Amino acid sequence: MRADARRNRARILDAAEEIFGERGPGASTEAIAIRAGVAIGTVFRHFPTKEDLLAAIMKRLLTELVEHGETLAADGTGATALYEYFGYVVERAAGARTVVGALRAGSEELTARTAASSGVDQAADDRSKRAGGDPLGAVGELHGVLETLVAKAREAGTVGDGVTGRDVGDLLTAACHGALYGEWDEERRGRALAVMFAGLRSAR
Amino acid sequence: MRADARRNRARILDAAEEIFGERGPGASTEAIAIRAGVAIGTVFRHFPTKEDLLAAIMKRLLTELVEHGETLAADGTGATALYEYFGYVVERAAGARTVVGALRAGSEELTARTAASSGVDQAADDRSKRAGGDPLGAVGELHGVLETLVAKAREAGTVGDGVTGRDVGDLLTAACHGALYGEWDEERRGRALAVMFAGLRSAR
DNA sequence: CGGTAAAGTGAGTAGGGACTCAACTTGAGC
DNA sequence: GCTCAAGTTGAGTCCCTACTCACTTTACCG
Repeated sequence: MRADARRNRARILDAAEEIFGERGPGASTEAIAIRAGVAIGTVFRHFPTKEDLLAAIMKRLLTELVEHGETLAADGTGATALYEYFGYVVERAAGARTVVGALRAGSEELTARTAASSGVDQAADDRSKRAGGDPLGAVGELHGVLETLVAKAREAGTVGDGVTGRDVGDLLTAACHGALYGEWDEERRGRALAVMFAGLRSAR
Repeated sequence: MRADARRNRARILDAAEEIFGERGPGASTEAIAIRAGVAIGTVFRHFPTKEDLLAAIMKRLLTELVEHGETLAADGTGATALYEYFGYVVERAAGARTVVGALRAGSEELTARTAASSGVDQAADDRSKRAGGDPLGAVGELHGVLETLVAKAREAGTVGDGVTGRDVGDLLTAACHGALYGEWDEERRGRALAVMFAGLRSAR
């Protein structure tokens, strides 16, 4: 890959993350091209469809989250790593709505048009799959990280016996959405997480 | 108002709730007209813009939620009414994504186009306000109901002392979004709520 | 029963956005 | 430097969707 191509690809990804973060996944591809300082044709050369672009951003973000989680699992103390990680992901999601938005409203909104025109009511699963719902298994990896962190917390006795990795994943989904769409400031986010953490510690 | 007008208005609202529920707020107004069995002009006669339609649905749903909450606050036992209500709202939101969707992605997606074309990055608050973010104070009323229920739960000792109505509202927002976009089945919803409830009971 | 204003109709308008492509530019291997 | 494939460009195409309006139909009042 030529140097300018690699540079432009990165610029487009950065711009897309910003623009989608500001305006949601309905933002126009042209706006992204302008922010990236390239022509619209260049965006489409790198990402043939808008969904490909969304999927690429998601993959990058999820990869980063997974890596951070693996670091925490390896280095941190098992007693608190789970909670640190939970807080980190929610904070990250609150800032970059694409983490959550791409995965969710993204695929929905973007395919609503297609679904409507074809006259078919497509299942939500179908939609998120087509939109790169789990690009290269990144979501699966994230769940793996959560399982590891839960196991460590259980050893340390800082999480209730009945709590599974999936439970934590579900709460995490909820918290990310809440932070994003409830427009929580730092204080509210802290209070909401405190309640969830209390629940995770005391759940039977 | 003429009888046929009243009937059509109700049909359009029902159809809109269904269609938006299935396809998200990006669904076309025409699809709603077809489902309602009226011409597209009729939809626009009753609701001059798409956002008016979204706001009308939201208002109807929120009003129903508030009424149910008031009934529970008056009739139920203070010890459990808060938790019953919380579960009820989440269940309702999981079924009718408009409760959540209209309030949130709705206004965002729909105005993304406008914002993009005007070149202005509008604040999210602005957006939700224009889209009828709080039609006739219904959201405020819902918070009032939560405050009442929390007060009763505190009397009964079934909620931690430090928990405020706003905290519960924030958790509720998170849970509704989680149920909707995490695609929780009944079991997962139950488990997630159980953890949140444990947290609410034990929060200092 | 008219009469009439309210309501309904749906083809048409305007505008935006995803995506294309033929002409042009440039990085890098020789 | 020269070459040329890889990369960029942006005006243009096509389609979709919110919204309009001149005309038709209908509820309801006396």
